[in-house]
Amino acid sequence: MRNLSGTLSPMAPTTALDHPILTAVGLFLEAHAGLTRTLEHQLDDECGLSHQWFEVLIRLARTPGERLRMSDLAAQTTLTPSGLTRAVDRLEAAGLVTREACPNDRRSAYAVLTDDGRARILDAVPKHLAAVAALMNGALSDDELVAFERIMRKLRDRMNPCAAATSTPSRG
Amino acid sequence: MRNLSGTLSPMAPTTALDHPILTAVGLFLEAHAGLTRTLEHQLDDECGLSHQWFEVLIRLARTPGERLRMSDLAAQTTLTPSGLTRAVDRLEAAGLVTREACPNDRRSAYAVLTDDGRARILDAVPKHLAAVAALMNGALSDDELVAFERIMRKLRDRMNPCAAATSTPSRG
DNA sequence: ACCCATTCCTTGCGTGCGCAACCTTTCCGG
DNA sequence: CCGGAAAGGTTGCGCACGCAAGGAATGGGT
Repeated sequence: MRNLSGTLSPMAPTTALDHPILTAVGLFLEAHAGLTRTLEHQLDDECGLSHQWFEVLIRLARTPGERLRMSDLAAQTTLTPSGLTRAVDRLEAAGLVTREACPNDRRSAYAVLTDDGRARILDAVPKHLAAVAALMNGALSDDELVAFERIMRKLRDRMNPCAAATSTPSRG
Repeated sequence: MRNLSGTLSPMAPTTALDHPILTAVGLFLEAHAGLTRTLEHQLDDECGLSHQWFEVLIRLARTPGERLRMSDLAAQTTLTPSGLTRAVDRLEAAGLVTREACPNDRRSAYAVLTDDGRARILDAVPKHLAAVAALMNGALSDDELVAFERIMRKLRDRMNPCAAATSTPSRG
């Protein structure tokens, strides 16, 4: 339990401006910014997809019927409902997804992958994967890579509990 | 070296849609989104600061003369030069920072913390720290916390090498 | 049968960002 | 001393997001 109170003493009276936990969070944010910046450019250059599009498409592609309710998609993509509406608008205009009515609940709408959308994401994934691999390769040891996923999963579950239930269907 | 090529075999021909590395990256992104969402709200509610403002102010406060060149600030805050210009515009309008000319190089401009700015960030840090601690507390073990910082530092250095030189002055 | 709370999605509005283009200043080679 | 390249910073433009409000549909209580 001296996790945050002992090791990181939250009430250093002098100045906590360089408190370890702030450093850790700062590093996290910088790593994220660098990663997304790089991946965004890679995806745009090689596949003509924004990272947001990629996230939506791959989640649809992973789902059995290649369809997902708007709100479920929103929960998984770290987008608000309104943001997702706009994103799906653009994806629909680009012909990569379609909206379909939900038979049981006429409030809901499905976002469904089109043939073009499937082709697009299946083409993009290997390229993206290679780019991520190139970016990460050598940065972490095997052990660290394992720890990374475990820690990220724990943090995700803590930070965004809604997504935990549906986001990683193929993994415990 | 079987980091990414062995363990994560980048060319599984079936479908790599749920490739471990994509899962890891996805978790990373979700964790980040949840964290920033929470912290953004906390900072806004309790301190009336956006996270971006907080980042700028704390970095200025950490610096010896409480001043930093615009471009250095941009490199540290994961903002582009243009984004930083706008941010400093708003901070200046709010009276929290001032622009000051650089005596040596008339192209450069310093962003300098004002008294109000210093008071604001010194008030915000403990609250923010407490919120982060509450959010993280119990999510990770001591070992994981240590690993987290080490991994994040490595990733940051890999993803955003420019920031590594100046971002954490008080730490190796 | 009715009504009210809730859920799901969509729009109006404002905000903040990145990119590319621009101007100024500095640097460096000739 | 001069001229082009590079660095530092600022703007025009467009885009994407979140919030709050709105409209349609569902469910539960009476």
